[in-house]
Parts: sequence; structure tokens; C-alpha cells
Amino acid sequence: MAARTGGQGGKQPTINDVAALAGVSKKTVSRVINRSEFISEKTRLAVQKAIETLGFVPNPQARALAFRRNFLIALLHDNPNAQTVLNFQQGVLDAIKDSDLALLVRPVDRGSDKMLDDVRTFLEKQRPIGAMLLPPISENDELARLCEDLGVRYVRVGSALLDDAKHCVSSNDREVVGEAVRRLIALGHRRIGFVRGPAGFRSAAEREKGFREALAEAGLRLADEHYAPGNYRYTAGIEAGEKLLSLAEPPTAIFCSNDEMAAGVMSVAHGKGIAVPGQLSIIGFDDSPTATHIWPTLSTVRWPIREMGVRAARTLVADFLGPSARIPDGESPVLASTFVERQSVAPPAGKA
Amino acid sequence: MAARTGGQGGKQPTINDVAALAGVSKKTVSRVINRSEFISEKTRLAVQKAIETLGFVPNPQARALAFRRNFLIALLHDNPNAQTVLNFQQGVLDAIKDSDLALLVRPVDRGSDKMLDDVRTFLEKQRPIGAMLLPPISENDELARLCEDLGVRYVRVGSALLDDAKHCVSSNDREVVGEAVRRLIALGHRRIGFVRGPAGFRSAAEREKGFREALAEAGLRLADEHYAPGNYRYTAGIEAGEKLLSLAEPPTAIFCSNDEMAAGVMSVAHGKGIAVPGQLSIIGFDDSPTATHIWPTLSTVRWPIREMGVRAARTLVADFLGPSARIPDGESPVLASTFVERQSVAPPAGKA
DNA sequence: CGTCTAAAAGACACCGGTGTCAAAAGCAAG
DNA sequence: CTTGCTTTTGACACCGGTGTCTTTTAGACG
Repeated sequence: MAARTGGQGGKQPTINDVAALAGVSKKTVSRVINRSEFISEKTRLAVQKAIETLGFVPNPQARALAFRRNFLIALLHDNPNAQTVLNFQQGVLDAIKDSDLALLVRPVDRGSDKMLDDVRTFLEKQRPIGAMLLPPISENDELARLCEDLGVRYVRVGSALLDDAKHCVSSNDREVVGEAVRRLIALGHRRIGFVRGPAGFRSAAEREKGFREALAEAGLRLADEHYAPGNYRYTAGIEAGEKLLSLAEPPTAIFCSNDEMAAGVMSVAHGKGIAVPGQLSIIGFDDSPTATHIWPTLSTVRWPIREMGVRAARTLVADFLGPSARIPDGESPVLASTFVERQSVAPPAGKA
Repeated sequence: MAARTGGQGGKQPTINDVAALAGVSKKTVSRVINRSEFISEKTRLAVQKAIETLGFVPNPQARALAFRRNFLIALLHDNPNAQTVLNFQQGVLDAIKDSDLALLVRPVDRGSDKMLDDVRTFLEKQRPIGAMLLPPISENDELARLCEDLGVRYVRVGSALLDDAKHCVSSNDREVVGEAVRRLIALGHRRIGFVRGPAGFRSAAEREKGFREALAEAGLRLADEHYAPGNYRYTAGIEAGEKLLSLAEPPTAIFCSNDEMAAGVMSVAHGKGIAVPGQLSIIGFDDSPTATHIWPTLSTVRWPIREMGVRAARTLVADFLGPSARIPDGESPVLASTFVERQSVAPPAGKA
């Protein structure tokens, strides 16, 4: 492997080269790079020109060392939904686009008992300025404590207000689930089934809460037989579908705590010859690609994951992103999810 | 924001602290860190102990500066399939797990005319050791040239042999598409439709080639009316389905160049009351999550994306990964894709 | 025109490691 | 006990930037 470190066949210019060309000291060049105010316009322009002539780009490692701080932020995730991770990541990148920051992405195995050690090693080795924790690991308090101990800033992303606005970004899932369920009720549905997310996940608990509240408002209650546990996976949707759709009086609508499980329920309906949405309405959650790739297309709740990425980054490192990224004091860390109605929802049979 | 740079309330120990505690020079500590062979066992153990006592972790920025090389590799992608990106990423992380390397992830907007500039800026700023290019941007020769010019190693990941084994990792898509098509033919299908990927994508061309070759082997040919263009998106699948399934004599099987388009075709079939697989067999490509989330589940081609991630990383930075990562000379850079048969394939109507 | 002050620029150490080369230590042979 | 060699260790410069403090310069004022 060639030992070249870059440049069209030569070495990258350094701050010394720029200083020599501009006829100033390297410290002055440094001031220009860092937009110091104590510099005359004339000098600034001369240095600027030298920088451009040479195509100088400051070495981030050297800066990191001198600043005693690198320009990395980390995204820690263990989300089963790849699209979610990537959308969030895109939001973060939108936010840091014009800054000096770069993004390190780090999948985490929440099942592993070495998880905390792994993360600790990672953080100690890379020493990012801050870390963003995606659900479900954002719900892990030990992880947050670890960041705190290591002096790494952190932001937890979740579906419920976890902490304070400084360490948290979330969306109003509970309310929007309620909205979706009210829509079903307005269409005439009375027997509405529910497929839950995994135990111990705050998101799952929130969605269930929103569901139950909306039912209660309308004077309905969730029959035990219309309740199915789940784990956010397709196969859990299959099992839930088998359970709910084999009942003597099956529900006329089913709310599933995510799209994958909704797709599973829909498969079972197809297999049993139950028309969707004619005989069964289905609602999911996530607005994953699957939601528009199945037939009929799935009504679902879209959470503003990309915007949450932007917000998380701003919450974490507003001081690196320029004034436009500043989040006004007291601004709520809760972003709005929306109910997206598609083909999978209709009035119950006999109510057209 | 507190100015702490880490550690349980204090500063991180440096190499000097270790040297002082062990009673040696910092250079000796450096030798231990870097597993130099010119060091006595006695000294090594003493230094080792000091390192552990202090919980010393070398500062990666300082090392990067002194080594004149950082320990980052970059993953550049613009893949519409998030799962693919994440799986590949996981493979890369598997490969670099026990090394000093870290992974930078960088989405690229291939539509933008500033794309090359963006990537150049990124590479100049971060100066990763190497970059991995995922399809479709791996097919961009200018991008590869840019890496070359900047002295950044690169590996192109793709569905066809793009270059030489040093810069390329791919899978044998063409052959496996042939296998899938031969399976359809063996089941009795004679009118087999084809939905193509976007023009200018090598992957699309490869898949078409495999398809046509298999037909030709069996003495069949692709009727023009059974051919539909596409762009790898769901909506293109819808359009293709509308076209192919409105024919007086529609195909009894359709090969789609990816799963999303297959899902679109399947939706159209459902809408028209055409039973899948009873009246129409469908095959996709990618084995994306969608493939198992639709009903009936989709037969498809799975490419070994995670293994390709491992291989790409090893190809790129074998010299950083220890002897077990070494790729034997002459080993083929082509990994095996596999045909996965699921519910969406059956003999044509009347041939059961 | 000299004095005073604030703004601008520079000198030099330093961040935490590694490379180079010379010095010290260990050891066998004379 | 030297000598001569190899192995091990250390001193010191250096990577490419920034922080601190000092010096120089420019402008205001008497």
C-alpha cells in the first residue's frame, strides 16, 4: 500500500505552509480558521487567499488534540427497524452538515451482558463529544449514567418524556395513537383489538396507554380476548392474528403497535379470506417502508424521525452548530407524530 | 457544559502518567501499546500493570497525529434499501471489532451535482484510511478516481466484477438469477415477465443478463410485451404490474429486479383478483424485510450483504486487522448469493 | 510630535502520542 | 577485566494544530 497520505501525488499542505505563503505566523492562520475576531480584515483576506491557493484543510486530528476535544458525535442504536435508524441518522447529518462535526455510528447489542462494557470501551476510545441513544436502548438508565460518568453528553430519543429537555427528544405517540383509535370509533368500530409491543419498552407502554385512553373516552373497554402480546416482530403479528381472528366474535379493527406486526396480522387475514379493510381494519405504527409495500396499504402513525435526528443533534451540540441551531429555552422536546390514513381502514362490515 | 473530558470526575491518564508510575520513559510505554518486539518481558509486565492500574486508554487523536494516519474507515452509501446498508455496516463492524479502527458512515446524494465535491470535502476533512462504496455509487468511476487521487484506499461493492480483487467485492447475482428462472421453467412456466432495474445500474444489467441467459438456455425468449422498465421503487412495480397483468395473455410468472417492485406487482395482482401464486408466480431480489412481510411471502435472491461487509473491510484494511483477516492471494472477490424459495412461487395454473 | 491604549500579530510551550538515533545494559568471547 | 556485539531503553524532535502571554502596530488624544 502506498504511503501517500493524500493530495494529488503530494502531501497535504499544513498550517505552516499557509503561514509561510501568507507571510504571517501560524497562530494568525489559526485565528482565521477559527474565526477569531481579533484579526484585521486585510490579514484575514490574505490568509484566506493562501488557504484557497494551497487547498488547505485543517487536520482534524491535530485540532482535536490541541483543543483537547474531538469533533465526533456518536449514534448508538439497537433498533430493529433499519429505516428508522437511517432516517434518524440522516436528520443528524442534516443538522451537522455545515459544522466541523462528524458522525460515528455504533450498533449496540442490547442482549449482550457485555453491552455496557462494549459501550464504555467505545466511548473511552473515541471520546465523542456526545452520544445519541435511540430507542430501545435510550430507555436504559445505566447507559445514560455511563455517559454521565465518562463526561460524554447524551440525548435520549424516545416516545415518552424520559428526563429533562436537555437530555431528551421524543414524540407525542400516545396522543396520536388516541387520534387513530378515535378515527376507528368514529367509523363505527366497537370491537377493536390491540397487539402490544414487548414488555419493558416504554414505547410499547405509551402506545397501549394511548389506545386504552381513547377507548375509555368513548365508553369502550378492551376485552381481554382482544388483547395480544407481541414483540414488534412480524411473527408476533402472525401469532396475534391467529389468536384474534379465530375468535367467535373477532374484532372488526386491530391496532398493532408497529407496522411489522400489522403486516403479520394482515397476512393472517389474507390467509383466512378475511377482507381488509372490508371486514377488518388494521392500523400500524412507524410508517416503515413496509406500510406502503403491502396490500392494501397500511394506515399507520408516522413519527418524525428525521426531524428528531435534527433536534437530537441540536440538543446535543448546539454550541458547535452556529446560532441558527440554538433551541429556544423552554421549547418542548416533544415533536409531533401524525396519523396517516391509507387503504387498510374502513367502516366495519355492514356499516358502509 | 462542563469542561470535563472524561473519567470519573478527573482527567484521563496519559502516557506520561503511565510512564511515571511504571518508572520508564514514555517511549517504552508506547512500545508496549504497539506491541513492539524489542522489549523485555519484565518491563512489558510492569508497564502493563501501570496501564491497568490507571485505566489508561491511548488518545486516538494523538496517535492519529503522530502516526500521520487516523484509524477511521468510511462507508459511503446512497442505497434506497436501509436494511442493506445496515447489514453491510454490521459486517464491517464485525470485521473491525477487535482492531483500533472505527467506522464513519456517510450518506451521499447521488442525485446532487455537488456530490463529488461533497465527498471530496468529507474525505479531505476526515482523511479516513479507506472508503467502502456501496451500490449504486460504487459504480461511479469518478468517485473511485477521486479516492485514488486523494490517496484514500477504496473498495467497490457491487453485483458484478467491477475492477480487480483489490478494489472490489461482489456477488454472483447473474448466476443466481439464472437459477431462479430455471426453477420457474422447471415448474412449467413458459410466459415469464421481467421487470428491470434503472438504466445505468450495473446491478440491473446483470440481473437482466442472468434472466435472459436462463431463458435462452431453455429455448425461450422474452417477449417485448412481457418486459417492463423500472427503477427499483414500489411505484415502478405498480406500473409494471398494470402493464403486464392487463395483457390478453399475461405472463404466468414475473421476475422483478428487486423486492420493492415485486411487492408492487403483487399489489396489482391482489387488486385484480389474480391469485398469487395460483395464477401468478413472483420472484424478487434482495431478500429485504419486505419479502417476508408481504402475503404471500416472496421468493427472492438473498445476497450475502453482511459477509460482503466483512470481506470489504478485510480487503480494505487487512493490514490493520491481524493475520486472521488476511485474504489469501487469488481468492475470488465474489461471494455467493442464494435463491430463497417462499410462497410466491408455484406451478402455473392448470399444471399443478 | 510624543504618549497612551486597544487591537493585531507573533513567540513559544503544549496537547499526547510516535520516529530516530544514540546511549545503556546484557552477554559471550578473548 | 576488556572488547565487541546485540538487545533494550531513553532523549529529544516532531506530527499539526491551539492557548497564553508578550511584543508590535495603529489610532486617539493632548
